[in-house]
Amino acid sequence: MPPGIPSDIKPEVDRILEAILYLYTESRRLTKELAKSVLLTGPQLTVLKMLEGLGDLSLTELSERIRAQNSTVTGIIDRMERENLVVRARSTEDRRVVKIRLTEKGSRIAREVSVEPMEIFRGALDSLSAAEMRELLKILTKVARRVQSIVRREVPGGIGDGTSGSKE
Amino acid sequence: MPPGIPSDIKPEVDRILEAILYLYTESRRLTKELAKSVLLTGPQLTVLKMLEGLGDLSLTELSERIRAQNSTVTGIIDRMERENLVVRARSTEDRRVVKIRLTEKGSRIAREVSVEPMEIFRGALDSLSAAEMRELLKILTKVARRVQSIVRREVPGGIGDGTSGSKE
DNA sequence: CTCTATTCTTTCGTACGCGAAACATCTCCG
DNA sequence: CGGAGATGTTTCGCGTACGAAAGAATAGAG
Repeated sequence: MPPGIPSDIKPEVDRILEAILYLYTESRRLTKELAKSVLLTGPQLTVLKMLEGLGDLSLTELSERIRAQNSTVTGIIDRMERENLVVRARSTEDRRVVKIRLTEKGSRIAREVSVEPMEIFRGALDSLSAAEMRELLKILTKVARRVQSIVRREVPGGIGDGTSGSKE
Repeated sequence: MPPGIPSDIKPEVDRILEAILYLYTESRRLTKELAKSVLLTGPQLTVLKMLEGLGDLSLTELSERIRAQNSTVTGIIDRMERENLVVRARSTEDRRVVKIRLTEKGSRIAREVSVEPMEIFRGALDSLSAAEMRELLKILTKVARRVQSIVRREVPGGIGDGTSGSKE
């Protein structure tokens, strides 16, 4: 689907799934590309901008915000620390907690990248009319709720799975 | 957003992005869970069902369908071959090509898993009315097209990036 | 037919990403 | 106070995921 969004005779459901898949994977690619311009990876840029916007965060706070496991974020921070982008500082109130803080270099790079991750999609969504926007949100919310209720009943199945298959 | 789909005062755009993100990540998780019931990983199950449905495929055909790089699929097939789920067979017409074929064991497991990946989402989307479905597709397509046109002009930015940041 | 460009796959190095287990510290119950 | 359980972080092992480069085979130009 990347090259052209084919509008064949596929049932609408499949095309909706493809569109969601496309939007997601494209967004990943774009953040990665943006990050590359300052020699970072996608997740590293996301962390950098998050620290810039919100100030010091603990590792757990960070992992919640980027929706990843602590063990994943530990690795990301390890590599960012190695590159002198951030430092770890043990919290004084609770010595279990590690605060992640931007270094000078980290702040400088964060300032260099003025475009927030998500800006493109914000721009694309802005092309919708207010009514369309409301409608889209309404429908997506409905779908998400329905997925949740199915999930709670322990029924399996899925569209993505990390590789994202377009079946036909 | 996973636990509850909060409907706070966030601008609609952010909530739409979150909904898309939620649907995508949830689908990954679900396929993974389904795969676990037959001791496979998500991508491996996806490949298995794809081969079951479409017959033998070359590595490149496979990687196009699951939207991954060849080098990624090589690794997945390596591990599946190690588990006797598939075999590699050099094509006779074009000896550069490797055909991936299900083994007996692979076919058996594919049959065991009756639920196609995507079934849950199909079910969730089926809860929409025909009109809502058409509307959703129309709007998503519009957004996707808009993203494409922006991308073509080389402007960077993104929502996901693999870690998925919910900014607030 | 031969040299070159192209196609298909693998290899290599790096970076996520997850779950389980190990550790450190804190909390709170008694 | 003391110890059990909770919380925060790291470690470990494994499986994607990508891009660049290497290697094998085919196709095309001349």
